[in-house]
Amino acid sequence: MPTPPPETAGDPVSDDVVLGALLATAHQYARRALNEALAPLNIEARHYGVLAALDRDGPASQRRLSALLDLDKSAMVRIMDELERRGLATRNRDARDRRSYAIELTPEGRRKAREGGTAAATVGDRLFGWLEPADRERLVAMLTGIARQATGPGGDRNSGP
Amino acid sequence: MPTPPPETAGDPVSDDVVLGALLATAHQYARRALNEALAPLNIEARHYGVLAALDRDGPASQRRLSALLDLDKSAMVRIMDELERRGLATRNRDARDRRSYAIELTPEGRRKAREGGTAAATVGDRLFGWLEPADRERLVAMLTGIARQATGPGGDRNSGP
DNA sequence: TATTGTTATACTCTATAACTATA
DNA sequence: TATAGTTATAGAGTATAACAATA
Repeated sequence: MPTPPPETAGDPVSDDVVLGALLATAHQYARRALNEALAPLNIEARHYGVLAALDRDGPASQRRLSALLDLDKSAMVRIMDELERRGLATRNRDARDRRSYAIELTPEGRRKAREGGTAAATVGDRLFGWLEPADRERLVAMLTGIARQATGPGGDRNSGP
Repeated sequence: MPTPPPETAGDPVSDDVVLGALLATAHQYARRALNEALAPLNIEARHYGVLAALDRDGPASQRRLSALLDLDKSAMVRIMDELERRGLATRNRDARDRRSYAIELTPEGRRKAREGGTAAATVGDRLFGWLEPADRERLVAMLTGIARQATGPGGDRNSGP
């Protein structure tokens, strides 16, 4: 039951809380919008992310895909199970390192990736299209910085080199 | 295993995807950072949100708290169960409408709310403190706009008046 | 009839540990 | 020993439907 985010202002503590809550709200609503746009294709955001990465960067191991998409390796297993069962991607043993797979898109998978791209572009245009290019750049920089600060000193326990 | 968000640029479609992924990353890392800061108090972000709302706005029904924090009412039940079990808030029947509760903080709950506020302020300062005030305002405006677009036309199915 | 709160249920997401097969 | 992938499990978050008590 989406409700407009609560408005507050002035309070030095709750300003941060509001910003954090806004981050959550924007993310959740955006993900929901993407999922709704992808629903006719019978895939969800998690599938699209993998399909798009494969379409753009070519075959990759599950490990590489996990790192690329910032997903846990066990989450990747389940997503690949789903993609394989739907005939969108295949797991082929890498000849040079038989521990890894070379994950590849099937023709149908490539088609889904492209169709998903169109759907994602439509949603992206609605959500982000109204932003001036300069604002958009600022937004990317700010979100990147926030993520960095959150994983940085005092934040994350495995931020080793 | 947090990995810096993937960098990409130029691709008209993947720009949006990157922005969406950044939204997810920033949100998740920020929530994790808040949870870690609240861990010594034995509460999590969901508890703190309710405690802070009660501390600031005074007693409220579960319904009102759900709306205020954009939570499902059944989620609110579980959070209140936890707060009550920990002696941080109490459910008192509202005399004027015996269907509702008047949720109130206990003294211990109020203390947690304040201590949580301090912890949240520390995290907020680390995550958001480096932003210029003007950038911060822009960020709030952009996130609000994105959330509005996401729930707006073509997006959400219950966006009635 | 509508609303507040409760319960049951289910699916997604994230996270961890233990295991295998390869290296 | 270390890495790629698998499996099992658990908890958080989100969502829905059915229900009781009250309005």
